[in-house]
Amino acid sequence: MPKQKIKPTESELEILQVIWNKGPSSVREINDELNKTRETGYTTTLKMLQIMTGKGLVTRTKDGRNHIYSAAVERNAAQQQLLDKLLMGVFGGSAKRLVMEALGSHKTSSEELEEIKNYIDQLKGGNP
Amino acid sequence: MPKQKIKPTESELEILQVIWNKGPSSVREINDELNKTRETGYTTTLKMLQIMTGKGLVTRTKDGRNHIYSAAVERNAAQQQLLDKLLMGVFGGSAKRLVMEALGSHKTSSEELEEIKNYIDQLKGGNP
DNA sequence: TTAAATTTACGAAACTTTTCGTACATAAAT
DNA sequence: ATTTATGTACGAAAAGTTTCGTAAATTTAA
Repeated sequence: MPKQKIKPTESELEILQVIWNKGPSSVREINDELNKTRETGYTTTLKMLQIMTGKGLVTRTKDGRNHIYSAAVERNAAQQQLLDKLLMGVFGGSAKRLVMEALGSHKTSSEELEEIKNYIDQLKGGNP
Repeated sequence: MPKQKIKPTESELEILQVIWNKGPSSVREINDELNKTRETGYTTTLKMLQIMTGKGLVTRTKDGRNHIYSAAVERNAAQQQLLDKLLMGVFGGSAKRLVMEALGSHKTSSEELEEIKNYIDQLKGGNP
């Protein structure tokens, strides 16, 4: 099974984000981070991480009595996957529409816009 | 309450997609459309639409003995909402990264790429 | 006019996801 | 050494989502 679907739930994604941002972390660290946004019980987060371990979304190593959890899925892969879902689900598969929507409604600097243009030229390759 | 969160579930989104594409439709039409992709019982779709009516995601009008369902949320609003969530959630708020990812991994025609470039120029406005 | 087909309503089962209580182990503090 | 704090394990309740069976109404076909 070379390529399996990454399908984190809403909560799982929140946790993955914490780990992606902070790097490998203990349950306490992750729970503290989550609680900056919303109230979540410690054992809830723990259970979540145990479930995610079972699903292969995270791995863990022992550090004394603690467990340190690391992301087992690349942020990139998740981005890809979720982008795809959004693209198919709401944009009818048109990357153009999605891109225009994204650029239109969010501030992007001139420099970045230029980079995107260059990237597009690169994509077009010998097809001008 | 002018602006409420649009949070359709997976299945609800599939149904909204059908209605957005085909316009107001009967249960039968929606169910037939869904069945082009995956098997779904008629009453399942019906129940779904009833639930969605309750949530305010769709509205319905009588047409003889049938009900015709229309989307109560704009495709645009849903796009905006979900795009934003993805952008903030997994792309760290960088539209550039999202756009590049979207263009890089999905076939987009040269014509469309050109349109996007033009759109970017338009965005840059007097800032070349 | 009867029978068959199609439609809505709706409860409830089947599944999935999230939350938490409790038990027990281990480390830190007194 | 005993108590207190902090950790993991895990079952199960709570909440949310999806599926479908059955009943009742209404239209279409025989």
